Amino acid sequence: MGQSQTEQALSRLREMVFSGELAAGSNHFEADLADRLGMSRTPVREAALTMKAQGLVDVQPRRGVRVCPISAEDMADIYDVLCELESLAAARAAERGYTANDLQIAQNCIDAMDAALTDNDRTAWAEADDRFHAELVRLGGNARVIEIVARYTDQVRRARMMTLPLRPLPVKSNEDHRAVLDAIQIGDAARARDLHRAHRNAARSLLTGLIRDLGLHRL
Amino acid sequence: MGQSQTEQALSRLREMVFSGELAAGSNHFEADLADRLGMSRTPVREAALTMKAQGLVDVQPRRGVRVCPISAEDMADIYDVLCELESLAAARAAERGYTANDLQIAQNCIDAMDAALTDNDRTAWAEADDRFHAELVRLGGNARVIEIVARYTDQVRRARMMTLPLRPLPVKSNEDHRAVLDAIQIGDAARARDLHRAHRNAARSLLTGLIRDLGLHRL
DNA sequence: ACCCTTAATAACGTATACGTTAATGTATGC
DNA sequence: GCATACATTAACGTATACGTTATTAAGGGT
Repeated sequence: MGQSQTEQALSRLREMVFSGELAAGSNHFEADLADRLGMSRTPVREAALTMKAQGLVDVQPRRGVRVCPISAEDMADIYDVLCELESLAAARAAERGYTANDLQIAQNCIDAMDAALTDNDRTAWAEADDRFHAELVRLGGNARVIEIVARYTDQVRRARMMTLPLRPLPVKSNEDHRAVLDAIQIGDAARARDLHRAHRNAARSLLTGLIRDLGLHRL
Repeated sequence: MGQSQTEQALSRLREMVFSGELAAGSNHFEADLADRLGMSRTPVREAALTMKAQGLVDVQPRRGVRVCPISAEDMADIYDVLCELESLAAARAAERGYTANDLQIAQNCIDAMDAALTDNDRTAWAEADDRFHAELVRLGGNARVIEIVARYTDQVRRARMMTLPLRPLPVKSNEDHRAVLDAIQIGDAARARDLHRAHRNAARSLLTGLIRDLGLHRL
């Protein structure tokens, strides 16, 4: 048997939020969403409640489900969190003494990013970048860090996709990734942490600056 | 007008989890909980779903709502997160140039901890300690950090209360707090960060060691 | 014309009903 | 005696019904 209606509602609503089909800041009644998804209000309500706990939507009486917009300040706050926790993960990964084989998935992500760069395919690059960061965090071995990074990555996913074509080609980013992975491989935790922190700080400045400069106040 | 049934269910169930009235690892059917709370299954279900998203319980078909136990590894993971994010908050707070007046609440918490120590009142100490950490994080000014620290503090709340009488009197802890607050007041972000990180690392070692040594594998 | 009162509406919060399904116990065949 | 098939049960998942309440619109008074 497949998944429950609630699970379906959750994954479909998440997709609708990420893709922008439900625009940032827009409101949607439970009954409407239930109709669109072909189910009753109950599973929609439960999914909305979960998404509220994940910080993706607000739920207000008689205003429906509201897709949380991301401001430049939100972006800065979230990248601060990602910066700290991912660089912690990098340090922990370095301490774990992984073999080259253990790091193969991360290596593949980097290769995919390189390939995407030469193809000038930003979407493929962003996808591989996402996978690299998730894998790095997984290698850190802290279940809570994995959770948090996944949640806050989701919160900025839509905003990041929208700014993707506005950013310079992320050539430096790929070098950063390689350096971090090297530090992990040779077991230099402090170096892995510092390199990754610098990498994320750069991303933070770039994105918040972009949002601010272009007046994209509510993504 | 009071709060909704769902909100009541949420706060009462949270209280039952924190106090241990619902023991770690125990299972509870929705219908039973609904009876105990004097309401129907619907609001209980919604509250349980929210608590699941907060990592306080698991919800499994035909096994009911299960209170998540905390292992030594969980404790270590969570303190790693708290360590990073609270010390980030300390650094950010230092950068903000707060006046002595702005830091009054934190100062009051430290004083309360001192008083609790001379009274040998561990419960009062723990409560003031909680408030100090929450205030520190608030001073950091990052809404996401505030959220995360609150959530993971909740996850270890019950376990921390249970180990409270087993710990040595936290004299050093009060000195640490003072030093961190001093660093914030003089605007030394790096020092505030490092001091707080050391403080949290000590707490981490103490608690995980305690759990491991006493064989308290599932708190 | 504007404001205040009031009625209509619609979305929600919650109770309830009911079909589904997994777990348990029982009976039957080997 | 053991395993397997079947019946029973109980908890859940989901639809639905309904009372509550905020919002909107209308109407009347100033």
